[in-house]
Amino acid sequence: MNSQAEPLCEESHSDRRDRRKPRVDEAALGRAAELFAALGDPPRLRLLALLAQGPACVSDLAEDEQEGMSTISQRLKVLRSASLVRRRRQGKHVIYALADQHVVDLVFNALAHASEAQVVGKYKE
Amino acid sequence: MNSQAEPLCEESHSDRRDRRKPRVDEAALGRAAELFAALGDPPRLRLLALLAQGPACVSDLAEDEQEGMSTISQRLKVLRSASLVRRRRQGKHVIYALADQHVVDLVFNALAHASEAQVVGKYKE
DNA sequence: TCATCATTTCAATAATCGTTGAACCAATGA
DNA sequence: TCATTGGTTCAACGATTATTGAAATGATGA
Repeated sequence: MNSQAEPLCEESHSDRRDRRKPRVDEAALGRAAELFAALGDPPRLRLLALLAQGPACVSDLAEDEQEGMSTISQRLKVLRSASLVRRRRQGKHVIYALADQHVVDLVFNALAHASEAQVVGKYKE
Repeated sequence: MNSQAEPLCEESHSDRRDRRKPRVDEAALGRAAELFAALGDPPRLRLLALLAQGPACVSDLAEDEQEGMSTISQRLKVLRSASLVRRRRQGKHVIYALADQHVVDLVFNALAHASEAQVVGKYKE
């Protein structure tokens, strides 16, 4: 569509206001932002990358990350409230896993993109 | 692949450590997190949604958002350092635009996903 | 039931982040 | 050159967020 159209500074403001009607759905925007915010912290993203290799319980994750279980549990809580991970109980353990394939893709894409972007920068162009 | 394999709690730790070799690239992870973090704030995400309709200068964005230019400029700075937007000068104006199609897709996908997710929750399942 | 292990919650602290207005810089036109 | 308009930077403040250890909860097996 017109996503790379002319800038608007030169038009009259009444024209602009007419064309810019489709205000974003604030609720959707808030949920999207919450999801991104949960992803936007290296320790939490690392946790997701770990879970991308398969489900794991809190104590295993804690050992992998060399952190206390409390810390890991708190991070998982944030990821869970953003619906990025699911959990189920298995005996004494609580097993966490990525919520669905969509999340798997998101994590892999982000890491792949960030890996290439460093050199020439797909984004910088 | 094995992304939904069995949890690891029951295996021996030496086994686990062997299989879990592919540690994530910390640098890439940091950049990915920075990108997500920039997206993870409703006002900034709204700004990107606005820019998805086409390039615009700071004063126009400020008017659309009913905010001071300083505030908008600060938000744009964060988006720019995450390589999400580009800018160019045009006379007195500075025109901002989404960095590339990848970003356009990301914003639209996130909003689309967040719009549907509210009811039954693709992520919750 | 008691003891133990795995996990979560709580509360306090430290660290980070967003906003604001004022000062500053850049481009233009008189 | 000066005044004006558009944009950025700076510094301070308030608000949010992450981390930590201690206390609480849940599940298990003796």
